[in-house]
Amino acid sequence: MALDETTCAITADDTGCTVLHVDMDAFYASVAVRDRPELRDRPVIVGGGHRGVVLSATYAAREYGVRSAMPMTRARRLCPQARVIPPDFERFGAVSAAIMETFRSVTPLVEPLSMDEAFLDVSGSLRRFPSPTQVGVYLQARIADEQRITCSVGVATTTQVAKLASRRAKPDGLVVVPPTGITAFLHPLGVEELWGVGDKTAAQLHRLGLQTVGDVAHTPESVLQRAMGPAFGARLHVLAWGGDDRHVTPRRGHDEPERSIGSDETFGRDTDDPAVVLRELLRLSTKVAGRMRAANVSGRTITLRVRFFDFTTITRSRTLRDATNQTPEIYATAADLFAALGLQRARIRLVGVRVEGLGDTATAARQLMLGQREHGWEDAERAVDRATNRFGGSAVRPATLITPRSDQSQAP
DNA sequence: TCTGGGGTCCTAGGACCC
DNA sequence: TCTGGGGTCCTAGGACCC
Repeated sequence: MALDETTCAITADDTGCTVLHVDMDAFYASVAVRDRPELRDRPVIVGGGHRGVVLSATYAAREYGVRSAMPMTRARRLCPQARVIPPDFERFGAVSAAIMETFRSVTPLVEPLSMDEAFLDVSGSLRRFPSPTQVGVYLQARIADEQRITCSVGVATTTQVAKLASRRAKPDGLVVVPPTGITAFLHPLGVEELWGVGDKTAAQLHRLGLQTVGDVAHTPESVLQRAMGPAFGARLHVLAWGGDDRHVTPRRGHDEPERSIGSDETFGRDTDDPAVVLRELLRLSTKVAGRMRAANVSGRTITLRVRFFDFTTITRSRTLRDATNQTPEIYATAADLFAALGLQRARIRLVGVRVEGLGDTATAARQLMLGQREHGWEDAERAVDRATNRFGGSAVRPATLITPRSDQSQAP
């Protein structure tokens, strides 16, 4: 963003703008580059894998058209000279945690949206800071100083407008949308900028002849509801007038349990071998169950996901009588759901296992009617968890996972 | 070598219950 | 003898976000 526009934004009247959206610029790529000074100002892509996508790209890479979520094959074609760096999520997580703490030093009302962005309600910070904008300026300076990466800030009266403002501010900028300037800011934007409007919805709106947020705002709510569904249509109309009433809901760490835990994996090459699929389901079930136990949660609904070579994706789920976080139960259910598909040599691209309906394991009323053998399993899995903690993830695995060569595989 | 992996939320139909 | 009307749970799919 041009400096003069930023300067101008800072001088805007931010009275009543108590919501900040702070968003790191090209977060993964920025973190990767800051520790490799030789890569400064060079096109760098974080991503990789045989069939992967771009997770993050420096602005130098973006100049070649590289975008996040783009297939790596395409990204390399667009920018062959880019340096590709695999993600280091542990490192990103540590930087993220430090940044969130910096946010919390100005207000307890911090709502992280992901590793690299958060909403802040700064209405209580105005004894220490002259204005909401000055809070944003302060945070930008501190993060640049402490983390040596840049971020962009949106300052507004509502979360959605603050988020759109920070996007407008990128990179390393700050945009204020004063209460009196909301429609002037929103209405020229394309419909796809609205929170919750992706490719499909944007295309649908375009078919209705609606290109800008202003077009949506000036379409009768009833028309939007008929086209997009009652709830979504109404929401779009509200958002288009900047009237979103969602407020900043502080969340910290794991005090709010996840609703589901799952894992999926794209095969290096499509497979039509049930033994390969089942072994992968066992690996994923082991991973998911381990994460559930670490989080002290259990769940009743187990969902299998299968994506075929042509990207069509199906899910099958089953709800158990009792909540579980045990590998054998999760795996048995997933394998059963897979068998029930009755696939004949279908080319499979991805499989996934997810457990939903999570609740605290301790309070999950578990009624064991038949046999107490499961306690044996729980004891065994606890032992596995301990060994994993001591020796790392590969220390203890189901026997069928020890010989990973597909030509030696056995159905578990 | 087109298209990851972690999630959330919504919808819609059918079963089932009152 | 024309079958209403909620509410909740389960299942499947889809859109979206980062």
